[in-house]
Amino acid sequence: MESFTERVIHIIQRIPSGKVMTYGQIGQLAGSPRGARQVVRILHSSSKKHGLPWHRVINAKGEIGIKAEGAAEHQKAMLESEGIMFTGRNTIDLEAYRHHPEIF
DNA sequence: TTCATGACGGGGA
DNA sequence: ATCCCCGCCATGA
Repeated sequence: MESFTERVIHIIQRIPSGKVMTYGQIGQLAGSPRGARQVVRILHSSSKKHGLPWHRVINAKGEIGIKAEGAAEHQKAMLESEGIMFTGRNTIDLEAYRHHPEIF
């Protein structure tokens, strides 16, 4: 049986290059409408084990929510290299780049 | 079993 | 716009 964690991991792995998803959106799709916090934990514990494209996961405001400056800039650089344009220091046009995994 | 963690979300000041 | 606070809830020790 797939755990919530495995579902989240699966969803993140299906985010295409040049697209992003928010923590809340992922949690919702994985079965927990209020599971944004869990997604955060999963990124911590699973990005190491599964090598997830964590850089394609941002907060609901379309910003890089990470606090570590170095990592945040790295994430920004990776997103830019995928064609995503930043409208601010760490902000993007969320509606333009949000990934909608309707197709399974 | 309980308890702490957590890179969030949303609403209010 | 920024800052703060509270709610959410799966996971691991």
